[in-house]
Amino acid sequence: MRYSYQRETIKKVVYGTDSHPTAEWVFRKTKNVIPKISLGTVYRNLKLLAEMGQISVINDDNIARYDWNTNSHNHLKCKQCDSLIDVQLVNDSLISKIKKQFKFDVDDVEITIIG
Amino acid sequence: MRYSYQRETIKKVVYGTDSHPTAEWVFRKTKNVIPKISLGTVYRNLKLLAEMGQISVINDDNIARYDWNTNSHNHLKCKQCDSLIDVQLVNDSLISKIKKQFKFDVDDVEITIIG
DNA sequence: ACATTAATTAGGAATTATTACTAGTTAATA
DNA sequence: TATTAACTAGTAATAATTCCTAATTAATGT
Repeated sequence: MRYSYQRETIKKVVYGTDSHPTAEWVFRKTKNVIPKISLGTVYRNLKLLAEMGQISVINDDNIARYDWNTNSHNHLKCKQCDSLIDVQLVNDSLISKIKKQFKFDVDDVEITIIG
Repeated sequence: MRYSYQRETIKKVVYGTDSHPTAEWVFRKTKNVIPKISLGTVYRNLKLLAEMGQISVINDDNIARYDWNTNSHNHLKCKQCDSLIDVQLVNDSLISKIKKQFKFDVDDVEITIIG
């Protein structure tokens, strides 16, 4: 993986917000720094960053959102303002319960509270 | 809401599987019964059925899946076979906890276990 | 420093999932 | 049976994302 100014800038943009931005939003913000950046580059690097585990992907109603917080955490989704808010539910016991209950190798538990 | 043979058939198709099918899958199955049905009709009626609360929508990795089971339940997502399996986790206590913890009018709690 | 090279980019085309539009069809009602 | 508003098929349009390609650039060896 070679260094890329574009990728570093995209990473900083994602790390600079708690708003769980979409690719489009990241693209617009990154354009303020690198006006000639293309949308394809943003998508490609968001995917790469996710694969490297440096950011995580949330898929919210058929549109991908990105999050610098790669620790296991959960989201509140507000129907009124259409925003996602980070929350930490104590779910270690839940996870261990699931692992016992099913013969299933659990990688992640996604919990989104909608209201 | 007027009766429609197309809508009834689509509903039966969704009710006839536990596979959480996509719109495309429902379209193909419904075509076996109504060969001239169009994809737009399938999408429109899936949306209508969901609005009427007769089916529910799961959004899995940026593609909508449909489920006849409208009761609150959870999913196991298998990374290997890319399927969704229904599970019922006892999460009433979790929900009531969230309701107390946050001043948030909880409509639904989506839990997907990935592995 | 300079050449080599393989990763990366910009820009645009292509793809996929979904919604919108429209003229014709059909279920409900009188 | 005529009326009418809801519904459909077929297709065009849109939105999110991925793919393609020639040009650019970071890393490496000389």
